[in-house]
Amino acid sequence: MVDPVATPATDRGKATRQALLDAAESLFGTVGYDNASVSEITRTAGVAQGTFYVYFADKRQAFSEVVAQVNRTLRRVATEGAAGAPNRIAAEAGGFRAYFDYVDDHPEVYRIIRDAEFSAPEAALAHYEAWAGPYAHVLAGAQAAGEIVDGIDPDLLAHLLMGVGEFFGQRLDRWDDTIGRDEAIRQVLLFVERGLAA
Amino acid sequence: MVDPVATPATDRGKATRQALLDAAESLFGTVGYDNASVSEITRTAGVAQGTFYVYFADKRQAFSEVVAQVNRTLRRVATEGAAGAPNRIAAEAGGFRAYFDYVDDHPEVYRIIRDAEFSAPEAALAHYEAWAGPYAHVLAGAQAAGEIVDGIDPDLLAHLLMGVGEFFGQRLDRWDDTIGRDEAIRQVLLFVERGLAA
Amino acid sequence: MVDPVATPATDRGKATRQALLDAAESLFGTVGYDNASVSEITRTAGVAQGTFYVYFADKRQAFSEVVAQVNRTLRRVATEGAAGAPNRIAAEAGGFRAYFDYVDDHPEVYRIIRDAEFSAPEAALAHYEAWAGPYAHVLAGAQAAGEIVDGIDPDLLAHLLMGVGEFFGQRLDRWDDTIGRDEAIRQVLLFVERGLAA
Amino acid sequence: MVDPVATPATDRGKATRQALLDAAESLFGTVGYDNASVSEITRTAGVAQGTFYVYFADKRQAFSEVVAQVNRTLRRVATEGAAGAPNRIAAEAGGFRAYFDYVDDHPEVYRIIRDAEFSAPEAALAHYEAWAGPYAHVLAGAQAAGEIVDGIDPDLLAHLLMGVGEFFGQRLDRWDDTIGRDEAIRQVLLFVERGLAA
DNA sequence: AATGAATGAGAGTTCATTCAT
DNA sequence: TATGAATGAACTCTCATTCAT
Repeated sequence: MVDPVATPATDRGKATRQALLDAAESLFGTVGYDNASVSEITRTAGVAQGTFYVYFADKRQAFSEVVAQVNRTLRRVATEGAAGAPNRIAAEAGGFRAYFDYVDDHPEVYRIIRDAEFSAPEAALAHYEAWAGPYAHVLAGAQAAGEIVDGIDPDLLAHLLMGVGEFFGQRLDRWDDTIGRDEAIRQVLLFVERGLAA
Repeated sequence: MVDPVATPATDRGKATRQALLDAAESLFGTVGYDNASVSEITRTAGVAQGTFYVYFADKRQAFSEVVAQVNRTLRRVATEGAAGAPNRIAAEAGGFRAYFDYVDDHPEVYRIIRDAEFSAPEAALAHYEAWAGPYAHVLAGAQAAGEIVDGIDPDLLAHLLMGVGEFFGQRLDRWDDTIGRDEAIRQVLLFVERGLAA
Repeated sequence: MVDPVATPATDRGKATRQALLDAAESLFGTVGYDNASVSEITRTAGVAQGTFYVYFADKRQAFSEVVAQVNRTLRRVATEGAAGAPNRIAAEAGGFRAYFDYVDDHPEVYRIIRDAEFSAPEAALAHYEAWAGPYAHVLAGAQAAGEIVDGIDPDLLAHLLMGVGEFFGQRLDRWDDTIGRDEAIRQVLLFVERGLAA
Repeated sequence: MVDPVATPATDRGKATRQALLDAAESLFGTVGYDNASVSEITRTAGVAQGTFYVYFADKRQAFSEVVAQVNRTLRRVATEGAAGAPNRIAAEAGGFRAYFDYVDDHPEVYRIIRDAEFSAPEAALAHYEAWAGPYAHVLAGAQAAGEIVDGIDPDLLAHLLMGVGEFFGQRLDRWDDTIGRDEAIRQVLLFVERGLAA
């Protein structure tokens, strides 16, 4: 057995590992965890099948890493979208818009997050915790400052907002032919702001 | 060759078909569509492998039927929970509570609905349409009656509420050790009511 | 997963299973447990690869059954060779000769027994127990009757004789060019008889 | 390309080669030739995979060297145990005891010897020849001196004794709970002495 | 002398599906 | 209506070996 989970020592190794991770993200996002085969991942990455196991102990470990990678990206997007807002409500609006824009261009992320819930629960948990923790903290601060509604647990509030984001992120195109995507976002934010208002 | 999607003519046939459907629902809900094997379904149902193909053209078709079955159950639960309420807001509260109680006892339904989104999209679509259509209609009525907020598209509102239900249905036990499940539901409903209020 | 370890219900199934078992015995005996591949077994048996797993849970289970089959054959050979002898010493001589003749024609049995020791220890244990138990019993009787040496534990004696049989069974051809096979057997038996003599 | 069977020129090289050999002996003895992987050997030895092929042409060559190493050790043990005995019978007893003691502490040697029979026949042959040659010579001397039985070919006698040693070496613990290990050895030697006696 | 990245063939096993009975 | 035998492609993973550095 080749030493698994090898951390690449050379640049060549680092490049190969990242190529594998990128191919994996693309395939996991497209066809799902169960239907993404290691051999298709390696073919996409342009390496031999065995190379996969030089860098990952198994398919699941690679998947967990992909989930973590997606999580980092998504949080960065939302955080950057919220930056510079005058208050929490405005920050939420900015974060949601940036998030919706991103997932619109990267619909694969949903399949990855959803599959994680069952195929790599610990990675999914980490994803939600990593997100909810800081989120709840900032919401608690806004409650203390009287900026938003006070009678709701900040952790629950954080999940409420993540849930709305996740659900709509996948479905915004539903209103393309009726009220339009922008108006749909506006209305979602309207609902959220009413729920949040101090 | 026997018609592969035979509608059972005899009682015995009907019973076999239903046994297969029940076994399938249980397995799809437990291990997911991809990991549920036909042979485990037939073993659970207590019939031979070949029998599966007497009643279903393939695994996907059986899955679609399971999704439809789940959809009917879920809608019935929510509708019954909402029945008899004096107004829309109260009806929503009743529907949500009944729904949360049900999924608490039947966590498998989530895996089925989620898997459907990717493994049997047409069934998932049917699920959401069958739910959203009547839901939006009733919400539009409430808007016309001035019972709830008016500036939001009723179809979008219906999805908003379905999304909240789906997201929290899966996570209510998260607050078991903090604010408690009942209080969590209360707070979710509080948020929803604030968003909905006329 | 197909119901493993299926006991064939039809004649066709019985024949297939036996064909698989025969092919397995031949290959395990020729190239050893580790080097006998399931795909070569099925090719030899003239069935598809998947068919193997209709009848055996895995390669090891098939191997265990082969070991048991070999064990039965070997004991039968030795027992029949010993039958009708006037006393224990003569019976041992007859048993040994029959055994040596058999393994001369079936050298594969050694590889199977030896591999079992490490690759299917429980089957190897069963092999030696099934052999040693009755063997020790008959030797104890001979000791009680004063036919053979008395100061040695019958179970140990049984193993001593099995060991001699196993070791020489594999090496008799070594003396083909010196004293000759028959004379070698005669001398081995001479040694054994001196050890056993009352 | 470096000579694939390089004899190490430096001390560092010598140490690396020996570390590989020791790791190989340990693994071959534990899991067997087929299941010992080169990469696990190198990991155990603490060197990179490629290093293995600096010192050995392939896995088999390393195995052959391990067999030779084991052979030397075993013969030394038996010879030392027999040294200083007043006659051949006593020498055999001493040799057997020393041998049994050694293999009791090093059960891996059996797996190596057994695997050699099939995986590196030439090494196994060398093992038995290296042992049987001098052994037969010494036995022939004892026969000429009238110390032991005369009608049995010394080479065959040597194999008989090696066979008894090998078979019991592996099984002495079987009698731990009945007659005890020491008594078992005594009885085995009793049988051997009766067979050998002049 | 030693490394570590890479290979690709081949292993055991699973499974949706077909079909003769 | 139901069976159970059979299929074969596909899967995940392992491993002895090569080679540039």
